Amino acid sequence: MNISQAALATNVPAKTIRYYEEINLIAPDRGLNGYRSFSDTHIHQLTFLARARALGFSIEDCRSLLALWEDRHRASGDVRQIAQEHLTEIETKIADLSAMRDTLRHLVQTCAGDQRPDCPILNTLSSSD
Amino acid sequence: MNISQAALATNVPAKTIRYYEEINLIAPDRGLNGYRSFSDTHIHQLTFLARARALGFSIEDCRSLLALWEDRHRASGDVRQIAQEHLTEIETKIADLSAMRDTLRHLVQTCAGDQRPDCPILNTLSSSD
DNA sequence: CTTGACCTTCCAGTCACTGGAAGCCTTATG
DNA sequence: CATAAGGCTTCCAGTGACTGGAAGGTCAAG
Repeated sequence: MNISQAALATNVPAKTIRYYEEINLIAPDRGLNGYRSFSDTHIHQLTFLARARALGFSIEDCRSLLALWEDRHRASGDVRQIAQEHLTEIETKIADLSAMRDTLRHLVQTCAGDQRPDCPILNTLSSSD
Repeated sequence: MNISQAALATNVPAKTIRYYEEINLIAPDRGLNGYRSFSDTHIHQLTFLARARALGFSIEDCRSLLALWEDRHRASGDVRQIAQEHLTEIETKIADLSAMRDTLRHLVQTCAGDQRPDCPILNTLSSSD
């Protein structure tokens, strides 16, 4: 399987697959012509990576998860810890973004949004409160 | 006012202030010795930038907002549009992160997290559902 | 045999900083 | 007045996770 087939099969862009190889996340075989060759195992790995990335895991988290996935003797506690820490990060981000959203929503509602120059959004950004 | 005083007064790191100058976001004066010199206006601009950045506006948004702030004839509608678009982005991010959070929370709860190798988190990442 | 699609590598750019090195300037102390 | 510490300058490089593009090799069809 060539790289474009692999990209199609996994929804991971060819560019990204090459990047994953460059950072030693995956190691596809090579044909005599120098083309990358993807086996079912590689496709599984890419699918795994795509799912983990979609859940917001960092590349380094993905590297760990992939290693644990391939280690038949792993303890599920190791995986759980990575997931738990990531979950906490996500919850923090949501809290930060929610605070921003509340402030912005209030500002947008307060702002007339017309041709007049008076604007509560700018007032808030520049006031010394 | 030297750069470290400005940094202290605005909670914007000196490194970041230099970066803001480099990308033409602010234009502090220069003393005879080549040192940057910050007036009250520059301090206000930096404070404005810090607030806008804290609300998650991109640098380019900040550039626009700063220009609008300094334009006495601006229409508040221009500002409101930038804020509204940013608000929508934030809401999208929150929705994405919330979906991740729900999935992860479920996985973490399902995972025993002990010494056994069976792990629903990895199963989910690798299954073909 | 040529065309066009695919593959390769390498370089550069993204965003918003951040760290560090090399070297000039200022201030305090002996 | 010399020196040492600290602040200031510029420039270069790195972060994370790709993404775009150029230059050139390979392959299948007509």
